[in-house]
Amino acid sequence: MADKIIVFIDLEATGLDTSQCDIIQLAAVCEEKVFNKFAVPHQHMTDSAKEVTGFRVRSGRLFRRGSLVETVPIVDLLTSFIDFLRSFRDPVVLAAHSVMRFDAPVLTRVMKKHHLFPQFQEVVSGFLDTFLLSKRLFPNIRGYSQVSLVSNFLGKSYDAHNAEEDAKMLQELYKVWRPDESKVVANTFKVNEKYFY
DNA sequence: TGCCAGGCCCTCTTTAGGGCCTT
Repeated sequence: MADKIIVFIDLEATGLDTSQCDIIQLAAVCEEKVFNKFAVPHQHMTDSAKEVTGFRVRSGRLFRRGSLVETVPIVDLLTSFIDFLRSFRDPVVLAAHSVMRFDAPVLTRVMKKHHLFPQFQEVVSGFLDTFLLSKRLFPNIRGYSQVSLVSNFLGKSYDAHNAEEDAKMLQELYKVWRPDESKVVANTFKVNEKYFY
């Protein structure tokens, strides 16, 4: 585990229902390497997702806080993400905040839907849940949301719910935490489609 | 138009309820 490459990811979606939401933005960060792409969702966004993410779809185009966003078809987003992950020397660990609750089920379902799960499985060895990890590392702090953790450990606020910024902040947090390998392993989970559906 | 999740964890628990965390 110590030599595993960890790629920090975040995704924005049309809602919180992992069984049906669409991906709007997917970002990944590993050191200086950055992946960040957007897709126009086909599902309606929930009101809370609109409010939280700032995304809107008008006339088949994606806007964030009023600005037009460049998008790609969802299949292109997924295949280019797999290509990005394939650029690392070994299968990587994908780390995200509450990854087991949200990002992993969504990614797994959408990859399967587009018949890309076998390729995804080739380049990803596991999921590291930084929410669960932070609770184990710091059992007595007040809140474990990513915004709270960034405020507490990095002393700053940021553009939360922009997936690229979220992924970058998560990488910064991890570098400050320097978690023991045992705790990282305890909060890393295998990639398995049967975990979710 | 109105619909809007769910598994884990904690405790004032276990014959359960509520808050957290992700969008």
